[in-house]
Amino acid sequence: MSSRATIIDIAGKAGVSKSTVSLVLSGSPLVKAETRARVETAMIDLGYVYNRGAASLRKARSNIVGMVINDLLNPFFAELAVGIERALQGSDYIPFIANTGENPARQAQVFRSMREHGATGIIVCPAVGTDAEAVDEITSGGIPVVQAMRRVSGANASAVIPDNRAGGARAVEHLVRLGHRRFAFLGGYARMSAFRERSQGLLDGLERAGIAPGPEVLIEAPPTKAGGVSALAHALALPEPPTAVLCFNDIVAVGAVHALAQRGLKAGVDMAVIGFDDIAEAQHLAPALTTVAVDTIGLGERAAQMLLRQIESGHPRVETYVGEARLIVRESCGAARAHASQEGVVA
Amino acid sequence: MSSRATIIDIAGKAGVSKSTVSLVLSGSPLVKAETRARVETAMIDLGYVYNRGAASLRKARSNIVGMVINDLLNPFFAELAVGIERALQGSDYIPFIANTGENPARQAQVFRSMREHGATGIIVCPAVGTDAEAVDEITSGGIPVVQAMRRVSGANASAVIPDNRAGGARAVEHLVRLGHRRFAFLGGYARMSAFRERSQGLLDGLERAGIAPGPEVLIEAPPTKAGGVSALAHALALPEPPTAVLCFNDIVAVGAVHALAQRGLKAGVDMAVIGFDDIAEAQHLAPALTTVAVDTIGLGERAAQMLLRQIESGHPRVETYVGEARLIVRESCGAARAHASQEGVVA
DNA sequence: GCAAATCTTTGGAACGTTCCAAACGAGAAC
DNA sequence: GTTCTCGTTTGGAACGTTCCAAAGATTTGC
Repeated sequence: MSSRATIIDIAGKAGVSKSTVSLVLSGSPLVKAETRARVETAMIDLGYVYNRGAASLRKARSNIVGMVINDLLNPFFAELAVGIERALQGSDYIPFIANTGENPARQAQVFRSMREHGATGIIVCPAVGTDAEAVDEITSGGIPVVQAMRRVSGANASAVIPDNRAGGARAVEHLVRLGHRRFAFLGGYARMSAFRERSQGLLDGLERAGIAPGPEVLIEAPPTKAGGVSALAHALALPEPPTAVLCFNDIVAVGAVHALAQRGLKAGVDMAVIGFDDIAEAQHLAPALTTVAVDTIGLGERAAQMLLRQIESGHPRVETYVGEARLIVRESCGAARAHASQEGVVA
Repeated sequence: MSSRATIIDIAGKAGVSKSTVSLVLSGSPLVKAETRARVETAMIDLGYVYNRGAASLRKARSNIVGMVINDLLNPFFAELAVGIERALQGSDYIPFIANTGENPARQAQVFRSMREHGATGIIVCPAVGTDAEAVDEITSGGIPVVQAMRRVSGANASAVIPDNRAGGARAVEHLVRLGHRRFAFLGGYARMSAFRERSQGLLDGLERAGIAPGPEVLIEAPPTKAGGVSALAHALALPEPPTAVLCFNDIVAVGAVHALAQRGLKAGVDMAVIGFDDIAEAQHLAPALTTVAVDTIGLGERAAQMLLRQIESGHPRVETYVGEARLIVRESCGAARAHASQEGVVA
């Protein structure tokens, strides 16, 4: 009871050699059905649990794949994690999730731990401020890595990301059609890859519409609700405040909407607000949030598949998958109101 | 490069024996400072990574603690997970999270995997439908288990849970003070421990107020937004519809509010709605959700501490911690409106 | 009935670590 | 000079598994 039963214990109980037990364990067709049955009942009787540590010591490969997530409290990343996990069901690998809380030091710790446990592959949503070396160290150790949603610039690893830039442009296009001319991009930091891509999308959209961006289009702030509140305050304080804002993500948008409400203003009426990510609750907010959907779950599955492929094919090539970003028009951009005064709008 | 460097490789490079390297690894004070330094640079040079599988093979104890969570997409449980993880920082243990998606079969798989990897302890938010045996099998294998937020009835394991019953009663008390007489409890299933406790709290509250519960107070439904929508529809279709509803959790409450809105009704005006859990976005909903807060993060930390204590003390006793449940009055219960017509209300 | 062919089963050597008992080196004490 | 002691270091035997070569059964062919 105190110390676990080993393969040798079952061998004894079943009257065979440990090699045979091992064969049974690995589902080998070599062993006779009757023997297999005897061994299996012995395993149940003794409450045998497989010792993967010992096994991978010999095999030099475990069945762990690590998922290193920057922020599980952000439903966006939680959805991603679940998408990944779902795609890993049925494979021989079992995913262990670790949360880094956007802290590179913690992330380094987690990376180390996963390597120490012999992880076969790692999917990572890198924490802000991750340096390329932290990632390369893993890949050069022979462990395939897939970055999801974010990428560390300079890192030599595969990635699965949404087309942030096109998504941003699409949002602006829509706003321009609704008649807006003064814009701002709220929240996030320039050192986040998603910030650069999404805001660049906004600039692309402006350029295409022949609108010169104001002096302070990009307003950096924490990618949180509080960040959204402060960024919106900042925007309103500008000499020429924007009439429409594209937010770094939905959480920031929630903050922006909140900040408007505090001032007696309403998103979709007094200011157009568009988010990014399309988290599940975006549609339950009031007003329902117009946002750029990135197919979070789908990207998660894609990342898992990519990782599995890289694991199978001994020597993985670095590849990148860019998923589509679609604008989901709801209420917070004022499309409903505009709808009455202008003609119908299709995203 | 291909195969990892071992303790013996560094021993060779540093000109010492493998035993000495092992000593350095474990931070023993026996080894001379100079030797330690030589070994350490050798480790860096060779890019050594510790092989925990091999180590725990000898030591029979790994540093993994497992967190088995029923639904990471529910922000409530995500918060719990993060609370736990936070409390585990700084300890020698590293937490691996797995999501069961409320699926007992999947959960069994995860349990097995964690035992196979030699987890030192497990914190579990049991999936609905978990049987006591699934939990007992682990504890009787000598691995301490702490249940969090939910408990499997009959299972012989410690638990950290909120005082659901008192919380439910407190919510009803408040609603009664606002003048409500007809109630319903929406969402969840009677086989969930939290459902039984929370709805019992509602019944307690009614009894204390001398109100006889109607024939269909408890309306079961999935503990999801969709469940909230359908449960509310069911409630409205009753011959004598309730004027106030207590929801199984905040997600259900979101569904209920949504369902009201679809009918042109407003929570807090046409019907009082109270949620449970106080997830982060409860305060950003419109109307802001009145709810019973259970100090999610705090309970998570508590669970982690309890587990660590059980791990340290060789043979763990089964203990239960019950945390406080506080009513947070916001808008969805109509307190604001009542405030104008009646006297001030304190929860 | 015997050799060949086919199924099954098996001992023993790894794998990378920890731990123990024992050895070593250098002063200290005699 | 010998013996003790103390501070360091070290070989070798585990730990529970997999894998290999080879041995034992059993069947087949003649």
